[in-house]
Amino acid sequence: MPDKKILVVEDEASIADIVRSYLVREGFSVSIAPDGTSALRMLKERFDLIILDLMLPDMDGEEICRTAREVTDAPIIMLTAKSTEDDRVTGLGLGADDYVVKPFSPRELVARIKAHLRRSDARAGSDRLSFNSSDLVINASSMEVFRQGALVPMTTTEFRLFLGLAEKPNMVFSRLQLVNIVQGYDFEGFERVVDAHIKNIRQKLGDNPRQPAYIQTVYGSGYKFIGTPDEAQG
Amino acid sequence: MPDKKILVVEDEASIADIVRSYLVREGFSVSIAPDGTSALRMLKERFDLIILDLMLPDMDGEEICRTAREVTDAPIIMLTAKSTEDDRVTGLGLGADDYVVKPFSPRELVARIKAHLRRSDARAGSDRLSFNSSDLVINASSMEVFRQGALVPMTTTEFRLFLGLAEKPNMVFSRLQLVNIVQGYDFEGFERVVDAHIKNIRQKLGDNPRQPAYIQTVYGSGYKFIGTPDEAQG
DNA sequence: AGTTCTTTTAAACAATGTGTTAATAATTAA
DNA sequence: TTAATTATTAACACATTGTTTAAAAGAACT
Repeated sequence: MPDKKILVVEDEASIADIVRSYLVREGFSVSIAPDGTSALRMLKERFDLIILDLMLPDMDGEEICRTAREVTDAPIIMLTAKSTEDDRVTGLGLGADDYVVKPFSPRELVARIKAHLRRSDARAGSDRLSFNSSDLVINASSMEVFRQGALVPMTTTEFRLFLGLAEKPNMVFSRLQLVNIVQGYDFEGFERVVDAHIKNIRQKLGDNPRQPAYIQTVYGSGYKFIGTPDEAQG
Repeated sequence: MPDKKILVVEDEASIADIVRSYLVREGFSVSIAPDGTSALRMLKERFDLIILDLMLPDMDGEEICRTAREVTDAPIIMLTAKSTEDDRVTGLGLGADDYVVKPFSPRELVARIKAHLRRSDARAGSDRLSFNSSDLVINASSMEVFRQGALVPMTTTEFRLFLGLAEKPNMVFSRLQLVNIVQGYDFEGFERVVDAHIKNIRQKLGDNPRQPAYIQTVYGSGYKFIGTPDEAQG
């Protein structure tokens, strides 16, 4: 499970360094935020897991936890010297997935990280999505879309948008949600960008908005993907 | 998050009892297996989470963990007196999701259980309401309503209104409340818009105001949804 | 720097839904 | 029963929302 991005929010440089060295050795890509402000800034990137020290110079760790939960679904492991039962219970209640008390064993931390990532991976599932008896195949890692076996060239934005929709067939996404899938969580511009991209994707797929096979407009709400997932592997 | 089934695999009756009492108090349904043999037998049922003592009279806990992983995807929390770093690292490596060392705080255990179940729930995405033995099914994320298996097309406004009513069966909503469900909380116009939407929804559902099956008028007050929710999943 | 490709913005047009109205029917109270 | 209140229904105009086109702005590449 290499290539996973982990954010370590920790003000004590010595601890941050130890954690980093262990994680790098396991093949993870590690970013370090020394305080809450930079943590929240960095969360505009997407991370696969977050390690969060509760005692930070500028901000309440619990506040960060709550805010982080609004923009990411990644597992959060709280890492802290606060060791009372109450601390642990409220920490877990805040949306954290795990609670590790200092001083901690780096090896155990790594083991816990792997356990959480194993879950996330299982959830994210396969790299290859197939619909309507292989009529449509989307390959996430190669960023390729095939319709009836033929490659449909898409731009990066188009692909992200389309993949985002196809990962949850039938679920209605608002334009704001779709913009957030494509970009970071702080887009300022016009929501209607989405319309333009959808139009281009439809054109490339030969999809008619009136009688769509792939992307359906939900008047007043947004768009949904309507392909039928094939069983297991296509 | 009630109605969750938890399996506790623990040979010491005193500990099993404590755990059970805490879990029952939280509304969970608890089963206890005093040894590995019975644990594997009981795993033919489906559980939402498994608490597994590693020291059992008849069988190696690690073996149980591996076997359990083959038949269920439920989170496994290891509960054990083995507290060395190696124990914990290998335990988590075996497919367990968490590792709690005895003596443990029951409250923390409950908090950890909830954290894991929260994840499982998010994955399952139980946003589906079912009434009158699946006569009526409402799916929130796809914004679809099915009556006797047939899709009932609704506009966004109609869907929001109907979902708002159905989320609290039997509760009377005033027209103002309903308008606020559909729009922001600053609607200026005429409350009777609701009547129009209700009429359209009823028409689409084939519901007669005189003898309604779904939406009942409460003369002088507003409307209520009168379907009977099905247990768990429909 | 210049060129090409991608993304965003803007505006015009088309489609659809919503809120309003007004007439009718039902319910409640006197 | 009658009058007053409240709900139902259908029709319609307007406003909202979606689509498409074209062009400007921005990135990426040579």
